[in-house]
This record gives sequence, structure tokens and C-alpha cells, in this order.
Amino acid sequence: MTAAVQPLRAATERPDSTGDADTSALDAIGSLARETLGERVTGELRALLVAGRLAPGEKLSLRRVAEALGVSMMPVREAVSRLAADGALEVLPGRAVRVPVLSLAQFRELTRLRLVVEGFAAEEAARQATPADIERIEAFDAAFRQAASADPPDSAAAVAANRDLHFALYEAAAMPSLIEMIERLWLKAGPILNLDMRHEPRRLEGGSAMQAHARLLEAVRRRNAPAARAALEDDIAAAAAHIAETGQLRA
Amino acid sequence: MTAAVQPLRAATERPDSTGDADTSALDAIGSLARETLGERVTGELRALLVAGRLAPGEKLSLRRVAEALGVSMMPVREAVSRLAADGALEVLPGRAVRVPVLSLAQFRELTRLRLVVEGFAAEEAARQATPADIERIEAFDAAFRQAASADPPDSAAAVAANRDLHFALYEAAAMPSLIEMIERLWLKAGPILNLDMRHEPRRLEGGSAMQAHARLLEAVRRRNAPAARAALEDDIAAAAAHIAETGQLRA
DNA sequence: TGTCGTGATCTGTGATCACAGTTAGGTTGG
DNA sequence: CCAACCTAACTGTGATCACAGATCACGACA
Repeated sequence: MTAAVQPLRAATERPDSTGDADTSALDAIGSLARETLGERVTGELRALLVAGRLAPGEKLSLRRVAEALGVSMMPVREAVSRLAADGALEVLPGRAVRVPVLSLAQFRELTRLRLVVEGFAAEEAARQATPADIERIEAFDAAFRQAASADPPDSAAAVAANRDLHFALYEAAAMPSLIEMIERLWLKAGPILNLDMRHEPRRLEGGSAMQAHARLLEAVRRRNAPAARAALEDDIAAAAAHIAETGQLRA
Repeated sequence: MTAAVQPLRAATERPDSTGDADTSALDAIGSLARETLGERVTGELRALLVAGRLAPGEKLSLRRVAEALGVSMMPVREAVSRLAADGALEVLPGRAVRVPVLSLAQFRELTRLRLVVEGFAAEEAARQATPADIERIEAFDAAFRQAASADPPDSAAAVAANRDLHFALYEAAAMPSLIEMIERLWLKAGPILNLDMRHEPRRLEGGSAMQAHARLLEAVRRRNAPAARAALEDDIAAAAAHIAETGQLRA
């Protein structure tokens, strides 16, 4: 019950070995600052959350997570503190820490904010995207199509590709704080959105996501900011509508 | 050098004594959850940051802050972790933790995001505001006018009233996650914005802020969402322009 | 058989200790 | 008089211990 948390691999591995293809070796030297254990745990939990690997309402135990990750309780406390500050986790007064269960109203608010913020990001991306940016987005789009069109659909790969696709778009806007904002929104909405996709991979077959992505890409290629926003809004709204209908949300 | 941090008052005071007039006694019992020490420290530091009491580049020492607040180092660590996760504080690799120094580009990005997000909040507030909401905003507006019109201007009071005015408006939108987003933005921009106002209270005399507030209030009273957005955008843009010209921002 | 009490076990929170790395200041050698 | 070294004090990070409170299961009583 307690978790899909797995041991952190190779504590000695170079922290900058995460394949950011566009960072030069020189930049890597500058940020040679070793990743702290707490940051590593935070990243691990964040990944689990946006991927929907941690279900809403699921309880986490600091000691359990610490043991599973092979570290002391201390870094886990730090990670949970950060995530709780973001609303990505919830720590009940005297109880345990758990993944928040969103009410329908909260989910609707989150969706409205995503429309505003990610819509703005899409506009800006359409204006600023370089050919290299567009190529990256196209690559993730292809990966998403493949995962979603498979039989049966590879939901885990689709979730990952969808995330990569969206953030490749947002990164094209070249606004770091904006990306942080969007990551926070995804952290909150991720558990329901992607848990659902994991449970009902058939949703992918409708193809509404693939269609929206196609329109989005075309708009970005033509530098049509309003069209990019519209396509992205459709993508978000379609997924949200499905969740609001079938998802398990609190009253 | 190290800080305007002051001891936490009355550790035994009831946490639910914050006057939420619209919560029934029964609900208050439910949320009797005592505020944790770490949360209290977080709140203290947040207040100092948005008020510009902590200057950009100023270094903080966990032990110093802990001693000043009369608590152990532990709660301070938690608070700093949270604020660092939000980008409101910055912890150098092997050095100390300090208030981030924004570059001009970062400040401009922050301003653009504020225009998008707070502009949306103003629109929504104009649509949803109740008479009670409007009264609260008017009260803070009056306080701001008084502080800004005094000779010499009471910059500290003006900063506080300005903050209260803006957040009273945003709270009228009744979107909790939206308010969290805006608080995060203020946390990042607060140090420069309000440090400057503290150093150059003459800026208040121009009256551009008061004028924008007046237009904002009038728009909200008439439920004119676009006008409210426009007025707020002018308010933000005017202050930002002043900072970008005279503020001390990194290249 | 149903219900309440009770203790063992778990929870997060806070404090204290230990440590490696950096910084700054003072001293010594040129 | 200047520069370089070197030591002492400080930094955040991580681990371990102690504690109050909540949960849950088991058992006794009605």
C-alpha cells in the first residue's frame, strides 16, 4: 500500500549525467555543485507524482520512504516539506503525509489556471520557438502517437511522452519561472490525470489528444500564437472534461 | 548585517484566532490543528521577504535565525527548504543561504507573469466580488492613501497596505490555488519592489499607484472585468518600470 | 454478539550531535 | 610593506535520539 518508491540508484553517479542535450560541458562545470540528497529525493517524489505513480489519498511514511530509498529520514523530511509547501503533498496534523485528494471544485480551479498559464506559455512558445525546439516537440509527439496507437496502448510511455511534449513546448518560451509555475500545477493535477490514464488507457484511443497535438504543432510551425493557445486549451479541456465525468473526485 | 528577524511571540497563542468571520465554531473545532513551529518560521520569513525587510543578496544563517527566533535550527531548516523550493531564497552550494539577486531579465519575466496571472485574478475578482469584498478593498485603499499622502510618506505602512489591498482583491476571486501562485510571485519580486519603495518613498508622491487603485476599485464596483485588468496592469507596469530604471539589478 | 477501553506501535516534530567544506582573519616569512 | 599560508570559526547537511499524539487491533466486559 505504501509505495512505488524505489531505491535511489548509484549515489556516486554524476548528477549532471541526466541527458540535457542542450547544456554545454562548460555550463556543467559551473553547476558542478553536487546535488544534495534532499534534492534527489525531492526529484524522485516529483517524478512519481506527475507520472501518477502515487495515487490520490495514498499515504506515505517518512521512515518507509527513507528505508526504500536507502537514506536517512532527514532528506525525506526535507523533500516532503518542499512538496507539501507546493501543495503536492499534504501532511495531516497528527497523522501521516498523503497525496492530496482533490475536490471537484479544486480540480476545476486547477484546470482554469492551467488554461490561463499554459495557454500563455503556448502563445509565447509559438512566437519564440527555434527550429531545434520544434524538432524536439515533434520527436515527443511521435513517441506519444506510437505509445497511444499501440494495441494495447502503452499508458506509461504515453504519459511520459505527453509530459515531455508539453514541457518541450513550454521550454521554447524560454521563461524559467513560467516553467516552474506549470510544474507546480502538474504536480497537483498529475496524480488524478495520469492515474486515470493508467487505469483507462482506452481514453487514448479517442485520439482527441493526438488531434490537439497535431493542431498545436502546426500552429507553432506557422508561428500562429492564438492558434497554438486554442489547440492547447482544447487538449487540456478535453482531458479535464473526461476526468470531471469519470474521475473519482471528492464532493 | 544578518537580519531583521525578531523573536516569535507567544508560542502558546491559539492558532485559530485569526479572524475568519465566516467560519462557524464547529468548523473551527475541526481545524484546530496546531500550527507547527516550522510553519510559523516560514510565515515569519515570508512576511519579511514580501515586505522587503530582507534585501536582495543579504545572507541568512540558519543558526542566527534560529537564535533570533528562539527556536532550534530544525524549524528554520524546514522553512528555508520550503522558501528555497519556491525560489524565494537561494542556498549556495557550500556557502550560506541568501536572498536571490534578480537579473534584469528575471525581473522582466516575473513582471510579465504578474501581468498574466494577477490580471486574470483582477478580472475574476471583478466578476465575483461581494459587497463585503469591496468594502475590504476600499478600507485598505484608504489606508494606502493615508500612508502615501503623509509627509513624509510612511513607506512601511504603505507597503503593507498595498499588499493587503492587492490580496483583498485577489481573494475576492475565490480561487485558493491562484492566490498561492500570486504569493509565490510576490515572494520573488517583493525584496526589490519594496526595498526600493522603502529607500525612495518619494516614488509614492507621483500618485500613479493611487490613481491606478482608484480606477481599479471603480472597475470592480461596476463589475467591469476588462477595466479591472487594465487598471491593475497599469499599476504593476508603472512600479516595474520604475524598478527597471532605477533599481539595482544584475546584468 | 456487540461495544468500549486500553496498550503497543506507528506517525511527524523538534533537538542535539557529528562532519566536510568554505571563509575570513591573523600571523609569519619574504 | 606585501603576500602567502595557515588556522580557527563558521556554513549547511545528514544522522540519531527523544517525545507527544494518533491509530489500530486485541481483549475484557456488558
